[in-house]
Order: sequence, then structure tokens, then C-alpha cells
Amino acid sequence: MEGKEQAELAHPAPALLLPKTYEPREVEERLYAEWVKSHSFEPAGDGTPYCIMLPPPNVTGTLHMGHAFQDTLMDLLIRRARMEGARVLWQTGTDHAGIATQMVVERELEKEGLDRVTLGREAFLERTWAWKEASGGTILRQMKRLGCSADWSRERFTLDPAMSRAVTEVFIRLHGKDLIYRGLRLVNWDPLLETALSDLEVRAEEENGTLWYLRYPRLDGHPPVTVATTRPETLFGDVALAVHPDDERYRDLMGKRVALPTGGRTIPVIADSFVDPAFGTGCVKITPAHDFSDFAVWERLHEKEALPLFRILDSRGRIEDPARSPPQTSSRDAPYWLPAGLDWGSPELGSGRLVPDAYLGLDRLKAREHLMGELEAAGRVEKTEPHRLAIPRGDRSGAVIEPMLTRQWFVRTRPLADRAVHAVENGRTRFVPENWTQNFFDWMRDIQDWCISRQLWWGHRIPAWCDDHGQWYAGHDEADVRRRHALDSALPLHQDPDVLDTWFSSALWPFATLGWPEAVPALRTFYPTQVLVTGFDIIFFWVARMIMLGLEIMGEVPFRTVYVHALVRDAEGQKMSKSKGNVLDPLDLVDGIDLDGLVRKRTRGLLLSNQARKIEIQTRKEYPQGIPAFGTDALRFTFAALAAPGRDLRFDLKRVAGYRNFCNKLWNAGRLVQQLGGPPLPGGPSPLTWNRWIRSRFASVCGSAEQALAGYRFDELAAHLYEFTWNEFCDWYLEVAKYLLAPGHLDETARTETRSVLSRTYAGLLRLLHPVIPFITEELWQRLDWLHPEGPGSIVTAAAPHPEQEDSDPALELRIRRLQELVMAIRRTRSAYRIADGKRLKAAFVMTMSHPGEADFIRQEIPVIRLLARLETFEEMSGEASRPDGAATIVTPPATVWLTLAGHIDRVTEATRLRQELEASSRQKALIQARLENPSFLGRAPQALIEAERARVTALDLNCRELERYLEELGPLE
RNA sequence: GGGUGCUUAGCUCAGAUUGGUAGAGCGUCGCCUUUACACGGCGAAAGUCGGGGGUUCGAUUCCCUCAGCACCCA
Repeated sequence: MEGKEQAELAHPAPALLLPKTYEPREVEERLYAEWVKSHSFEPAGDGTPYCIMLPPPNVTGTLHMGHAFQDTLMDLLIRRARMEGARVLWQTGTDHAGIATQMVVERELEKEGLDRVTLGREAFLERTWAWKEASGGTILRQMKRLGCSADWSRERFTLDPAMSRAVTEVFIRLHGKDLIYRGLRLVNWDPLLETALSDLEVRAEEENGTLWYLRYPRLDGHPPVTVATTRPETLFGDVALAVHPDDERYRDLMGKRVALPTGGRTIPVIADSFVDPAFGTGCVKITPAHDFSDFAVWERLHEKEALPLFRILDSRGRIEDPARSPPQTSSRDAPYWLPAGLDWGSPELGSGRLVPDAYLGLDRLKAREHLMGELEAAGRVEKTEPHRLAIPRGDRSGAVIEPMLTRQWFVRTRPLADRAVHAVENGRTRFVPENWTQNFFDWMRDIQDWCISRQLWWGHRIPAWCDDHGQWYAGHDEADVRRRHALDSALPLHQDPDVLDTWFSSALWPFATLGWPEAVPALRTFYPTQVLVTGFDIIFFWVARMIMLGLEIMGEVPFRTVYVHALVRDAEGQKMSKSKGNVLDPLDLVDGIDLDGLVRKRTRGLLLSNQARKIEIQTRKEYPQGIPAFGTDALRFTFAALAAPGRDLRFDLKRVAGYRNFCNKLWNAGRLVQQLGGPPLPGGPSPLTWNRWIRSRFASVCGSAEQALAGYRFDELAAHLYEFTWNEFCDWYLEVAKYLLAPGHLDETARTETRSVLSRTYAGLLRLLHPVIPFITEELWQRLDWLHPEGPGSIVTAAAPHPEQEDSDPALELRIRRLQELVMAIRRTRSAYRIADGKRLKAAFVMTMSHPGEADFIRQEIPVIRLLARLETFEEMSGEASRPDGAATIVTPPATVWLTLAGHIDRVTEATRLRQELEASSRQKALIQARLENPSFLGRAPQALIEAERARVTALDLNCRELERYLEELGPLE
């Protein structure tokens, strides 16, 4: 850079100077567009591959705080890796979210007076695709506002043709290895959505229910037996009563038959130790098609006891009678099983009528009411009592889930889970924090087969065809099926109408997005990926399944590390939810929102008006001013700072304000650098104390940052960056630099050197901060382009700063720390006497006995100490000197200072101040002395510790004696 | 019922693979329009580290136990 320009830099024209306050909004949109335009986010170079898979958000989704948090952490890792020179891919895309999306479109249809059945499958799917094209990109657009540096050119959607091919191929392979099978089993059935759900899509909450005690008449003339149930309406599906084998009360009942309380059908009484004799009457009804534990009993005993199995609810949860019209499902075979010798006409099955006419077609709850009325009237109800029970509800629809007997497709998880467990045991994948490993093992050891068929239309159609004998074949299409299985072209085949669980395709995300089954370079380069960043709530939904299928299909785990983060909650620790009205939209924190806008947003679409009122009141109280615009960087820094290991994190708006201030601080440091900084010269240790010090501190913070990142401690990373930037660089170095660079304090060489170190350190700091706060650092980087003469360019691809060994100077750091303590002690004293900062005081000092060697250093730094402690003079006195009149005494390790306070000093304040310090010191001294007098301590504590404690006592003792001396000099207080 | 985690300053949270001196942000209080920044500067107050017991020379940290809270599984 030319000398003339340099001079201008030191005194930039006002127009060129940065504005006083950082204004994020304009900066962010402009810079993001530039980044995308210059392909900054696409893999480049030939460095080590580094890949993160974005957990694909639902196409129906909008960005919530959890996403924003997660996205920030991923972007931080990605940006840092890019600056390390890695070949970086952040794979992005969305998930088709079968149920959620279908619900959205069905609701739209409903408004038009249509429904999907009248529309037909083809038209419905067309409609859904149209919706996806129009509205499916919301969440990805929002991610861009957060600065996410994903490779948008590689965006994928789980229903893309290429993804579908991968899904089909995996299905065919697993089916061929008998890892996918079709089975008659109980599944969780959502009667509102009319589909099966996996265990994980069901939430059980305790609700108030009733326990009904029903009388089942005995056929042997004894009084009826009483059975307690929470689901009386399922009695039409009863196939037995069960008691505990050791239950003496029912000894004479075992093996006998009883009648149902209505309808007259008879069932046997069987013994099984699963029955809890303490629950109800100790005798329970067995309804295997509608209860998971009853089904387990049936599986154990149906052969021995000749128990049939049939269901009495249809897909919408209405009573049906399998004896009259054997039930149909969407698949080709019926969900029932009859033992040899029984058919629907047998008397044991009600001679063709399991269910009385009056109940047919009634919804299950209606049927319950009706039935209880009837039984009450017939004297079949002994009593009812209130009962708390866990009610399962679909996490999408909220409907009460029915355990329902259906035929579905399942993944045989046992062998896959075993390999996944091995992979984690062998460290091929590790969890961070580690304690999730145990959680993962526990679930994997107990894993149930995974029901992957869904009775929906929106999704990957199951690539399986059935012939008329119930034989199933998998293939890419019908022709492929015939070819693979050598089937005659005349054989009629019907494709399964169902689709696959969305999570099935999500499980293939890590390799399908990279191009599998094609052996493309991206797949070779980026699989397995480095790290998966995810919440613990989907470890089982997604993480475990990706590991299982990754191992099965690719022969290798999909990621080396699983970083499990906490879930974001509101400031009170409540889960954020629309119905609670405590949701924060991350973009409202970025751009700000006024109070009315916020209220409108939170109450829109709520069903209950009193709920809306409550939320409005609460919102107006909590955010009387609405939410100010904090900018993306402030939000990102907050997320990083909150990312301590743990299960949940409370999100407090005040934190964001604090980090907005931090950004502004950094910005204004830039203003000062703009005024004082000079062209950065090639490195090498500086001859000047403060320059050497800041370089040493910078090296140290670079090291700490590296270490924090390696351990995924984003909170520590944020703390280190914050601390260095504000409390070291700004508070000390910039203050000193201002002084040093003022005219007349340094010779030309030293000036140039100092201006260089100032610029070099600030530029390094920007690079260190960039992964966390990309926008402001890029803006500063570009506006202060002379900071990086090696080329204009964007900070996105600048090199990450690393600790430079030659910069590190721990001895100097220690000296400066003592100097800082001296300065702070003087400031404390000033503050104790309420001296205005503007007032310059005179001070004198004598070096303390314990640090005579520091004298030269302190002498040399007298001008800086005068500046920092706001002293007019700071003169050394000889060791024998005594306190000047009207001076306060300050005792610090390197020196004792007399601060002239003419007019301010008063003996009471002074004595109090000194006495307090003396008390603190002697308390500490006594504590350590006691320890040193304890023979067990001397005998057993490590020698180094003992030495250190002795040294401390000596220092404290010196300190105390000094203080005592000056107290004495003050004389007695009257 | 089984399991996991949490309890540290007024609030929100670090710290515990390695036991010895308790940390941050916000808030509070005092002083200050010092020409980078009032989204600022300087300073201060504030903690029996949930209760009890044990191990240890020494426990906020390790072990046991109790209480409260949260979540997961049945």
C-alpha cells in the first residue's frame, strides 16, 4: 500500500468511516446474495472431504427456534471447516412428510368442499405436488436468512425421482434378504387419518378415564365373575378371560367357560402369569385384536387354547362384525385368524353374529355409551370408578390411537440393530455428549420390528405386487417384477396401494442424496459424513435407522460423530408450542416485530377464543415493545453460547440483546482500527510489549477456540471469543494502542509496527469469529479490505487462524496480568472515593519486596499505567519513603502505590478500606496456615501443592504486614 | 413400576475424566456525555454449590441416601 493512502487510512474522510452503529438488515441480504452468486457454498478444492447432512425439514414446515439453533451449529462447523481448507459439502433438502403434507392438502380441499376420495388418487397427488412446488420452499428460504452456507445447487427432496429409485432399490434388496416382510400384527392405528403409525409417532399422556367392573355370567351356575376394564366396547372382540395361575380366588374358574355380558357368546377362562392379581378384580378380558398385551397373550396361548383372533373395529374406529362381513383392509388379505375347526358360523363365534345389530357402525365411543346403558339396565355392571390411564394419541392428528390388527410391511430390525450396536461399540460412530450412547444401546436392545407401510397416498408407493394366491413380489415396476421372479405375463398382479413411512426414505438420506445406487464421485468422496447434528428426540426415529440402513446398504456407518443438542424451550422452561402461545419465530428476532404483529401471529388459527385472549394478554405483558431487530449474527452468537451439553436450554431474549451489543462492539473496534490501523506486515514476534502481549493472547484464544470446536463445546467457543474480543482486545489493547499511536509517543518504526499488529490481530479476530457471526465479519472484511493485502476476496474462504507458537509468551502475559492488577487496584480506590474518571490524580509508588525484579518493567510502563489509571503523574519513590500527606495507600503484589487524594481523603474511609483488605488477606492466610500445620496434610498432600501453599502464605503475610503498617501510620481512629 | 438427567449469585447457565482459590451473561447499585462504541466506560455488592451421611489430610466435585423437578420407557 502506498504511503499516501496509509496516511488517509489513519484519518479517513468522514464519508469513508464506518457508521457508528452496525445495521444488520441491509448487510445480510446483500452479502448472502453475493455468496450464492460466487458459488462460495459449493465443494471446492482438493482438501479433506467434510460433509454434514442437513436433517431434512418437512416441506410443510416453517422455521422454528429448534431449527434455527441446529442450523447455526451446523453452519458454524461447516464454515470453520471451509476456512480450514476442507472440501466442504453441506447437503440440504426437504422431506416429503407423508402425513403432515397430506393433511395440509386435505384441509385445503375441505375448504373447497372436496375430499381426496372423490378427487381420486391421481388428481390428489397432482394437487399435492402443486402445493409442494408453490409452498414447499419456505423453510429453506428462511434458512438462508440465517446465513446457512448449504450447497443449494445440490438440494434434494425425498420424493425426487432419483431418491425414489434409491428407496425402491433398498426395498427390493431388503425384501430379497427377508429383512422386509409382510405380517399380520397389531399396529398403532390412527382412525382419523386411517393409517398405521410406528410406535414412535404415538404419544401416551395420562388422562382421566374410568374403570368399569363388568359381570361375566358363569355357565356352571355360580355367581358371575367380575372383570375390570377401561375399554368395555371391545368386549365384542373378547376371546377369553385370564387370571394369574397362582390366584387362589379363581382356582375353580380356570378352564371353565363364561358368557359375554351381552350377546350370549361364550369364551374360556385361561391362566397366564402376565395378569396382575392386584389390578381390578385380578381377572381381565383378553381382546387380542385391540390390545398389545392381550395380543402377546394370544401369541403365547392361541394354539393350546384354540383362541381365535379378529377385530371388531373398522378403519375409522366404528364397530364392525367380522362374522357378518369379514373385514377388509386396503391390502388384499383380511385381518383375522381362526383356529382349526372354527368358522364364522360356529356357535363359539356367535353363529354368524358377533355383534348385536344395534352396535354395527357405531363409533367406538358411542358404542361404549350405548353398551354401558344396556349393561347397566341388565345389572351386569358391578361398579365404576375413576381411573388415571395413559391414552395414546397420534402426534399429528391428536386422535386416540387404536391398537388394531392389520397386515402391514415390517423391517426385521433385530439383525440390523445388532450391527448398529457393534458399530457404536467399536467407535465407528460416537455420540457427543457420550451419555446418549447408553440411551441408544437401551433402545436398540429392545427394538421392535419397524412398521413401514402407511395407508396414505403421498409418499413412495410400496414397490410390491401380489398375485391372487397372496404371494408378494418386489420390483421396480410390474415388468421388472415379472422379469425378476420369472412370472407368466398372464398372471394377474396388483401393486400394494400403500406407501412407505416417510422415515424409511429419511433413513437413506445420507447416501441417497449423494447419488446411490450410482457409484458417483460425490458418494465416494463424502460418505461416510463427518458429523450429524440433531436433537435427542429423533435419535430413534432417524439416527438409529440411518445407522442400521447405512451399514446394511453401504457397509459403513453414515457419520463418524452424532452431536446431540438440547431442545429449545422458552424463558420459563416450557416447550414452545402454538397452543401455549409462547412460540418465537427466529426471523422475528432477526428483523424485529411490533407488538400487534406478534399478537396477531401468535393467536392466528387458534380454535379456542379464550385461549387466544390469554395468549394476547401474556404476550402484551411479556413484550410491551414487541421485539427489536437484533440481526442474524446476534441470534447466531446466542445459539452458540447456549449450546452447552444438556437436555434443554431456555431461550432468553435478553441474551440476544447482549450479543447484539457484542456485534456493535466489534463494529466499533473496526471503526477504531480504521482510524489507527496500518497495513499488516509479515508476522514475527514484535519487539514492543503490548504488541507482543496481544499476539500472545490471540494465539491463546485461537488455541482455546480450536479445542472447544474439537469437543463440540460451542458454548465455550462463544465464551472464549467474547472474552477475548471485549475484555482483552477492546478493553486493554485498543486503549493502549490509542495512547501509543497518539502523536509523539513512538518512533516511526514502532508506530508502523504497532499499526500493523493492530490490523493483523483485528483481521485474525474477524476470521476467528466468522463461522459464528458471518455477516458482520464479512462486511468488516470487505469494508476494511486493506486488512488483507493478500487479495480482496471474501472472508468465507479466508484461512482460519491458528495459534502461532512463536507468538506465545506466557512470561509476558504474567507480567501484564500483574500490571493490570495494579491498574485495577488504583481504579478501585478511585471508585471507593468517588473520583470522577476525568480527574487526573497524582500518584507515587514503591516496588514491593516480593517483586523487586519487576521494577524495570513497571518503570517502562509508567506512561501506560498513567493512561489506564487516569493519573497525572506516577513517580517511583525510594524504598524508605513514607506516605505523602492526603494520599491513599494501595498494596498490590508488584508495588505499593500512594494515590494523592488531596481534599478527598478521609481517615475513616481509608482505614475501613485498608482494614477490609487486611481482614480478607489474613482470613485467607489463616486458612492456609492451618492447613500447613496439619501433619496429615504435610504427610499426604503432594509436595508441589505444599510448596505452592507455603509461597502463598509468604505472599499473603507480606501483604498483611504492609497493610498493618499503613493502618498504624493512619493512627487510631477516634 | 423401570431408567436417565437436573438442583451452583436475584434470573439463565458453565465448572466435576484431573478433589485444594467458585465463574460468565443478564439484572441490581455507584461514578462517568474521556474524540471507536451509552448497543458505551470504570467500579461494587451478591453463593452454607438442594438436605443428610460416607470416603479423604482436604468434597461444590467421588460414593450412599433423602427431597423436589424434568424427561424417556412400560
